[in-house]
Amino acid sequence: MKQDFSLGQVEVAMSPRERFEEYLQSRQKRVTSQRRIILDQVFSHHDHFDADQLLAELTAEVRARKVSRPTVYRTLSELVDAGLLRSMTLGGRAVYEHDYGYPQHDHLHCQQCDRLIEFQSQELAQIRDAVAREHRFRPTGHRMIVTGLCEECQKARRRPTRPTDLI
Amino acid sequence: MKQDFSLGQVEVAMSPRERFEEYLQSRQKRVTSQRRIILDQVFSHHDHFDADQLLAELTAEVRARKVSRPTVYRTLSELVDAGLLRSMTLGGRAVYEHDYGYPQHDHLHCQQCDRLIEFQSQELAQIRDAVAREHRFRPTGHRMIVTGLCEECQKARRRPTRPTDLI
DNA sequence: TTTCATGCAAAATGTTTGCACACGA
DNA sequence: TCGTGTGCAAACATTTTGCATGAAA
Repeated sequence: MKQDFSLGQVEVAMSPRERFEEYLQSRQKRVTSQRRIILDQVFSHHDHFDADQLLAELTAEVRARKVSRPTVYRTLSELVDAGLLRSMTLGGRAVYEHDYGYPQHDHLHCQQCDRLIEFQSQELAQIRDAVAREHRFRPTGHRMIVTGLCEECQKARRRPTRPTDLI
Repeated sequence: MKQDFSLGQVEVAMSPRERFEEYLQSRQKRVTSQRRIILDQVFSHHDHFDADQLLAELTAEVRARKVSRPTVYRTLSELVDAGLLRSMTLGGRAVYEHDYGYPQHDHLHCQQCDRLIEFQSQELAQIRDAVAREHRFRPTGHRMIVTGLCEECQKARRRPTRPTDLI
């Protein structure tokens, strides 16, 4: 799951860390070292990731800051609750990405290489709202995923001699 | 998962059954009683369903035509392959719906009652293609799900005295 | 009569939970 | 101190698989 950090940023008053701590305090939850470690790792780079990848990054860290798998799952849920992350389901597993400080967008998903490419479309939200109005539906959000082949995989497919056929 | 059979139909040359048998024959697969039973059940009504629901419907049938769980899963995959069904993932499980003979559409998903409401939007496909072109992405399809509250659940929420609070 | 499909049980996958101990406030 | 969070192991839900038997072609 390679990244495609093409979009800008959104102005935010607090850092993710401040915001998370505020969220925790507002719920009588504690600021623990595990929660801090996970938050820092998650916001250390902009990318799409799943629980396993995050766990792998954490254990790969030199001064192996140990966080257990259940705690990773529990904290990811909290980060979504706190509005810091968004999640979507892709091929059976939950995939996360930054939400806080990052603009609303949707995805192109390459079915060959699994890459997620972000895109923004003003019209999409307009269509969403128009359709929702028609159905007297109150939208709280949406998710659009366009599946297909990214530029590179199209080239790779056209190439006559391809090494170890993918798929 | 209640139905919302609002869209029309698409002209098709063959019945689902004919089409499935053609698909099977083209792949040296066999027309078995289990495959027929599943196909008939799936196309006996227009609805969104998951593997468990289908299995329940099958065992609930009076003259209990028995099909095992693995066979249900295996056959659902074949029906998707054959272009008779489409699948999407919702809350961790695969949800299926008719594809063959049914127009392209997207969904409004009520987060309260879990209902799926279908809608069609010409512009959506146009936006999809425009965005894809911009990114030199070759789209093979897309999936858009708008989450929110359906009309009824909005009413229910506003009602001051509500019986056994949902969620 | 030769495959291919099925059912069973077991495995695999991804995620959640119960509980005793650890630790932040 | 007190109550929440953690890690562990086990449970969980959904889907997939190995294998012996059963049935299409």
